[in-house]
Amino acid sequence: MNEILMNMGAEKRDRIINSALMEFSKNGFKKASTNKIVVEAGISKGLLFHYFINKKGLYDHLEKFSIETVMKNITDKLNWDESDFFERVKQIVLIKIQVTAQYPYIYDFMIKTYENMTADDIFEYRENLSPGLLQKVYTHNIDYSKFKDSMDIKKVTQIIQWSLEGYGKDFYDKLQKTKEPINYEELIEDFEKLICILKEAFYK
Amino acid sequence: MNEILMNMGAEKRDRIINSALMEFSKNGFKKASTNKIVVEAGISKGLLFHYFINKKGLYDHLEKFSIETVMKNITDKLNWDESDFFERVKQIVLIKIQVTAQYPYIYDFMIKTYENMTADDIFEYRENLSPGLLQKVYTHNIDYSKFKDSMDIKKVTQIIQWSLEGYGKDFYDKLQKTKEPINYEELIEDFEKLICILKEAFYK
DNA sequence: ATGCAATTGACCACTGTGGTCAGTTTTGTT
DNA sequence: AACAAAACTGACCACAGTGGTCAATTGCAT
Repeated sequence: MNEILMNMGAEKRDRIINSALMEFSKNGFKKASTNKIVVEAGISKGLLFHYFINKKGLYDHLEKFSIETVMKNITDKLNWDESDFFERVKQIVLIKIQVTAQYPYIYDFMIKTYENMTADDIFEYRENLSPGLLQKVYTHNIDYSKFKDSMDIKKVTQIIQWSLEGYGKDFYDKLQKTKEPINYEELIEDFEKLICILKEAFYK
Repeated sequence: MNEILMNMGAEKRDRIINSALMEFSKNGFKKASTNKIVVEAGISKGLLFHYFINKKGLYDHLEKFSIETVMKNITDKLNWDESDFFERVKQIVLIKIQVTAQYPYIYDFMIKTYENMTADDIFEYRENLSPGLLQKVYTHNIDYSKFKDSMDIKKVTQIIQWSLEGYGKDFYDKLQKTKEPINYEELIEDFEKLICILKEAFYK
């Protein structure tokens, strides 16, 4: 991270980052408003351009920051000895919850960014940061012999992936609309039920 | 539909509708640009405001038009005698493909519109148009006894729904990036495989 | 040829833009 | 307390893009 940024208080830095991640993820680069970013972050216009030379500088910083943050969390927190696919999945989800608690729009920002990239660009960019990491997440040490032999493993893991995304999205949408605080116990219990069904559906 | 609109040529009308659906679905009401809509539609600024008094008038028309179009297609084309859940699913997907062929952004527009509504508003609006229709789509005549008894039917159908959405989204993303024409035979064959796996996973 | 509807696009007042910079406040050092 | 350096502010600017208008033109049926 930029040295000058490191000297900023962490709380203020995250306020700016989160405000910018939200604005860019909702509107893309061109339509995002630096005015709205500074208001939401509670800083002055001048300060933003003092830290990040211009709009593009801010965006570039966020692009690097977001993928680095996610990858660092995965590298540090994942238990690479775990061999059960669904336990691995649960860990990834837990990491996502933790990262999202600090940076609510970081995944949305990354998805929005990838809209304008080819699959090769995305792959290459991630590979440069930490070779093989994302490939390893769902392969390293995982015991795929637990799955029903008759099914195409690739399609099955895709279905599971889609289910997790759908579950997350629905939960998030409901959260946005009700605006009630999260009941984590209830959430985890409900999520376990989903995993249970998926296990029964796809494991031998 | 508005009388004055009915007199317009169907081809030009669809060009305007599709252009507007795209712009609104990508940017929401406020950030959508009427300038871009008319350029994409290949008409003059004045003509747009001749047919739809102002931006809001255009948006309101699209809101009514999109839900009416989708509901009419479902009402007309669905085989209500079919009792197999996955056959029903296939029909819904087929209808969606047909509607999307004519109005590529109609579903995106509806999703974007629903972002600013509560669940109750959405339900009420749909109910007023055709009472009970959307509830009936996945219930009327469907034989749910084919599903494994041990699993919560509601969660299972959600998983299937999420899988279909994920499949559609991935397909559409790939299409946008490669820009190759659709090979419908291949697509249907591939889609059948997905249905096959889901059947094996959730049917007795 | 006439009348009428369909269609155009230059034009307008206005909003919001990214970025600047002279000035103020805060901080740390002596 | 005195000073300098760093952090920070917000009024200000030129300009791009906005929704909407309307006098003028075109196309078509009679």
